[in-house]
This record gives sequence, structure tokens and C-alpha cells, in this order.
Amino acid sequence: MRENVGRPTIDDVAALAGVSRSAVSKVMNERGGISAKTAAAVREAAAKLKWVPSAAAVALRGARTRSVGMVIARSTDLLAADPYFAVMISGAEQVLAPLGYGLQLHLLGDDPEAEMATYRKLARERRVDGFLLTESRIGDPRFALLRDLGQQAVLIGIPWQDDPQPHVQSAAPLRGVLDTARHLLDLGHRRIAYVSGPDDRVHTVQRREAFVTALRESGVTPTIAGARRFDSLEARTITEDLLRMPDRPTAIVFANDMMALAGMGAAQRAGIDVPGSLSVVGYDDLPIGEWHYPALTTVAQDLAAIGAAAAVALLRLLGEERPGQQPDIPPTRLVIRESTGTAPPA
Amino acid sequence: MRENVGRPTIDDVAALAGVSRSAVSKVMNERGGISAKTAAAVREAAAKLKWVPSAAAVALRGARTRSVGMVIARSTDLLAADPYFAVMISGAEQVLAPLGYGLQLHLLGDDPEAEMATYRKLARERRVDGFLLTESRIGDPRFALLRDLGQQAVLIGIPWQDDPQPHVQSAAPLRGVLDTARHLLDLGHRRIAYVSGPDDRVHTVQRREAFVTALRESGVTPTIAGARRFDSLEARTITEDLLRMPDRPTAIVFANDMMALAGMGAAQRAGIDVPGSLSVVGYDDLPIGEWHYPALTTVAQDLAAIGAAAAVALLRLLGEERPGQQPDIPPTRLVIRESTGTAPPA
DNA sequence: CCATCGATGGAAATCGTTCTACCTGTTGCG
DNA sequence: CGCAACAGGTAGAACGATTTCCATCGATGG
Repeated sequence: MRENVGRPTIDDVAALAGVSRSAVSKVMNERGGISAKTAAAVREAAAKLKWVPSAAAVALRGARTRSVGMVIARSTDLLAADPYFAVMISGAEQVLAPLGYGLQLHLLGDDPEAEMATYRKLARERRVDGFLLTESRIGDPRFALLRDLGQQAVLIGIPWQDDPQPHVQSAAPLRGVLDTARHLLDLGHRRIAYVSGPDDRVHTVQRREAFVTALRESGVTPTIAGARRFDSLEARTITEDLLRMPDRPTAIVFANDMMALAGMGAAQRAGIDVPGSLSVVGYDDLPIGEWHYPALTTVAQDLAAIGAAAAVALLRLLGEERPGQQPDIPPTRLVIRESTGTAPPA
Repeated sequence: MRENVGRPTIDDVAALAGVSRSAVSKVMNERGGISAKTAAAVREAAAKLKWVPSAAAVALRGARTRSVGMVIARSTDLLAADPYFAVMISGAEQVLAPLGYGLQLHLLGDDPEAEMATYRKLARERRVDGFLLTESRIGDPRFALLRDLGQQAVLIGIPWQDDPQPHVQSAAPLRGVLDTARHLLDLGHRRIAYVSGPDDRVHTVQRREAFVTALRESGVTPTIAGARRFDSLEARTITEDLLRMPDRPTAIVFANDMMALAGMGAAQRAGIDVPGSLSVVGYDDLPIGEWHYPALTTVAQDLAAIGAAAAVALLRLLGEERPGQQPDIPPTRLVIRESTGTAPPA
């Protein structure tokens, strides 16, 4: 442990400015009731000492931590595969940092017990003022838990069954999927497969249903394959199975880019030309998709904007006065690249 | 703002157990001097009330936050491309969480000013007990800054010029690179290019020099191409340039997997067969490399183990008694897959 | 000329812990 | 029997801010 010598306190500032502790506090928090001259002196003293209020003291006194929590429960290999969170977090940070908020991140394995325990602990220790939630599940227990704990939270995504949980999501969240359906139909595809993620995610189900419905309206019934996890290995084996079918699909849509790339790799390894004999579509628009050959057709959503919007919404909930405008999130949109092409002749 | 009603304090526990505040504190912190019977009563009371000490109060009193900081300054698109950090953080988390430590994460854009300011702020507000640092640069100003601020820190990677900064890294950090050189030579490659990252990173330079030296010993001089950023676009244009050379290389080694994949995509798009006409090697062993076709030969390092080791080292520095064994980090190792093959006949 | 008022600024309580004294029996020992 | 040592426990002072009263003072108005 180092010495704490030198770390100035509010009293040091007060002494230097020749005023009382309370005066300093009032000035620095712009609470008024202090003359311009005194205020200037205080500010100068604070600047000279480079004083910054102790987060712990502020938190203890005011029950405000200026810190928000985020708990992510995912297996390490899934984290490794998917830069999803980093982008969202950096978007949130852009909003949080200017207002002096920090982000307390917990990356757990895929263990619901531990996840709940972490929320509980963070709340009980009063380490955070609120939470940012991701990946809402069917019957998600977190909403109830956090309400019990008296914690504010904003969900990134779609709450389950019109739960009153505050949330943010892309404008036109399904447009990308619908455009995908249209795109494939326009290219002449009729045998289309959809490789969905685990069914416990709300967005997984929503997107799949939107896709199926859109195709049905044109008289096409897609083959549905459900992965148990958002997993590249699953994507590969499912793709291999699909390609072995007698009337194999001419287009496969995957739940995310990582699965799409793994699937495309599997097809190529099997000697199937993409997009000549098979079209492939992903979801997320990860940078890698652009550099892959053939470049991946996918649905883009602005994760950074979503993160930022979630942060603003949460700060609002926390009673922060100046969280800025609620930024609007652009709609999801289909990005057409090289991995989709006209359906091969039957 | 919610009510704070119900959140029990240490006094509530003391009252319920029929003892004094100090007794509760002693029991819960295992400081001794309390009879087994009383201790049991206290523990029972604490459990019944589900009491957890307030982090703010503990921090204020003891100057201990039980929280470590991590500041990452990288542009959003680089974050998006590279799941590097998530894995490292989840490794660190495995060590931190059981000891009740949290991680304050700050994801900034690539802005050295803001980065320094963030360290300063976190330290002054006493929000963290210490820092985990990544990506040491040539002449890295952070070491000096943190020493000034009286903050403990552990660097993940190699410090600059034997700086006394505590650090952790893979065992045999260069073995992977050396094995790469050997591997390519064994396959008969003689015209080899090395696409390095920005020269301000310590590891970038070290790896490149190790690679060049290893080849030289066998009388081969590689072509060196330096990217200004760890960037897929750069990787692509550099690759295109390399492939247009009169005596174009038969093997290209990239500074990381994302660049390698982008480079491979560029080659394939130019109609060059990998590995038939060109071998490609990456670094990091991201999961995507395994699913790509052809699967990427690359150097693996155990990022989770590195993160965990860094966390243990930091906790040691912070005087934490039971941070567990210093886990050993496995050596870097070459993972040979499909993207490397025998050199094409001259 | 005195009561009132608005504007400033200060004193002190408070948040929930930890930790250093100190107190109080009981036991040990010469 | 008298005193030290000790075990078990308590009281209360920090830690560093915010915030709620108060006190002061010059000005103002009746």
C-alpha cells in the first residue's frame, strides 16, 4: 500500500480558499448561494490542488455511485468469437464518461446462478446505481430480481412479453430480416434454410418468425434449423447436414455473422461455390464479413448507437439532469455483398 | 430514486445478534477476539438479514475499493474486429470475482489525451485500487503517470526497455513466432513477407525482430511491410501490393488473425489459391480462424490465462492475502491448419 | 430608529464501515 | 491474597463528502 499523503480533501481546498467546507461543496456542485468572487477563489484553489471529490465519500453520503453495472454471462469461446459487446460498451461509454459515470463490467461463464448472484451482490454492496442488461431471454428472471432489489435497469433489446422493463432497440428492428427475405426471393431462391440461435432468446424467436412469415406470404416455406447455442461448430454441422439433403437449400440465413462465416466455410470445404451454388446471409455486420471472400451479405445494426441510447435511458431513470438527447438508433438494414447471388437453375 | 428502506446496515445485524457493531465487524472480517458462540450468532444474524457491507463505506474507511480499473483506448472498428479483450477480461474476472473485486472498464477511442485523463480521474476519485494495463507502447507514458499517482498496476505484455513495471506474459512469448519461421522454411518457402502492426507497440517490434532473425539464420531475408494500424483494410491493400510484386512472396505472416483473414480474402479474391500458391499465418488463434476455409494456421496464446495471471499479480501487489497461486501461463504455440502448405515450385 | 429581509457563508449532522483504545471479568501464579 | 495477564467485548473516533439549518450583515422600508 502506498501512502495517501498528498491526496487532497475538500478541507484542503477550503483552507486554501479561506472558506468553509460547505462553501466549497456548494460551489463545486453549483448549488448557488455563493458570491461570484468567493466561487472563483474556491475554483482556483480546487484547480491548484487538483482536487477531485472522493467517489467513496460521495457514494456513502448521497447513495450515488456514479457507476453502472453490466453483467454478461457467456462462455469464453463465445466471447472470443464475437466482438458484439465491446462495441456496445464503447457506445455506452461515450455517454457515461462525460457525466462522470463508470462502467462496472462482469464477464461470467454461462452460469445463471452466478449471474443472479452477481446482480444481487452488486446491488447489496451498493456498487452501482443501475444496470444495463443485454440478451433478454424468454421468461428472463433478471427483470423481477432487479425490481426486487430496487435497482434501475435498461434492457438492450426486446423485453419478454411486453414486460414493462425499460428498453432500447434499433428502429425497425425487423426490417433487416424482412429485406433479407425479399432479397433472396428476388434472386430467385425458393429452397431457403434459416439457422436460428437458441430458442430462449427473445430476438431469436422474433427474427425467425418474421422471416418465416415474410417468406410464407410469397408461398415459400423455409427449412428451420435451430442451433442449441450461438456456436460456430453447430453452424458447421448444421450446414453440412443441410447440404446433404436431397433437395438442398440454395440459400442459408444464419442467426449471426460468426455462424454464417462458419457455415460458409463448411460449404466451401465441401466444394460448394458461394454464391454460385449457395447464398449465405449473416446478422450483425461484423467487420470481418467485409474482408472475407466472398464478402458476407448481412444485416447491420448500429451497436454503438444502441449502447449510447441505453446509457442515456438509464441515466434518465437515475434522475441525471443532463444526459443529453435520447439519440435515435438507426434502423437495421440489409448490407448486400458478395455471398448472395441468383439462385442456381433447378 | 427508490427508497433505501430495507437495506440492512451493520447496526441492524448487531442489534439482531445482541452485540455491538464492532463485534460484527470483527466476526465478518475474521479478526479474532470473539468467542465461537457469539461469532455464530453474528453470522446467523448477518445471514438472516442478508447483510453485505456497503462498498462505499468500506472504501471510505479503509481506502480500499476492491475494484480494479482497465482503460482501453482503441477505435471502435478495431474493437469490433477483435475479441481479444473480452477473453482477457473474462480470464481476469475468474480471479477477481471470488475475492469480491470488481472491474471498472473504460473503452475509449484512440485518444491518448483522454486515456491519460481517465487514469488520472479514476485514481483521484479513488475509484480503483489498481490497474490492469494492456498493449504497452514504445515510451509508454502510463507507467510514469501511474507511479506518480501512487497507483499499483500490472502490465499485460512486455514493458518497454526493462521498465520495472510489474508485468505478465506468456511463457516462451516468442516460441510461436520462431516455430512459424521454422514451419515455413520446412515447407520450402524462401520468399516470405511479414506484415507487422504499428511500430509503437513493444510486442510488434519484438515479434518481428525474432521472426527476421530466425529466418536470417537460414539465409532468408523476409520482406517487411508495416501497417500503420492493426487494420483489416491495411492488411488487404498491403497484401494486394505484395501479390503484385514481380517475385511475389509464397508466404505471408500477419501480426494478427484479423489481418491474416483480411489478407487471405484479398488473395483469394485475386484468384490466388491458399495454400496452393500462397501460405498465410496469423497470430492470436481467434475461433473464427478454425472455421474459415481454408482454416488459418496461427499462433495461439492463452489470453484467459494471461488475464487471470495479471489479476493475481495485481492482487498480490495490493496486499491481498489469498489471491491464489500465480497461475502459469502456457507458452505460445503454433497451430498448424490449412492455410499453410508446401511452397509452390519456383 | 428599529424590524425585516435577502444574500452569504458557516457549523454540525450524517452516511456505514473499520479500528484503536479501553473496560470488565476470570484465571494464573507467586 | 494480590496483582498481572488475558480473553471477550464495547464505545467512539475517524474516513470525506453533502445538506440542513443557523448566524451574520448590510440594506430597506415603515
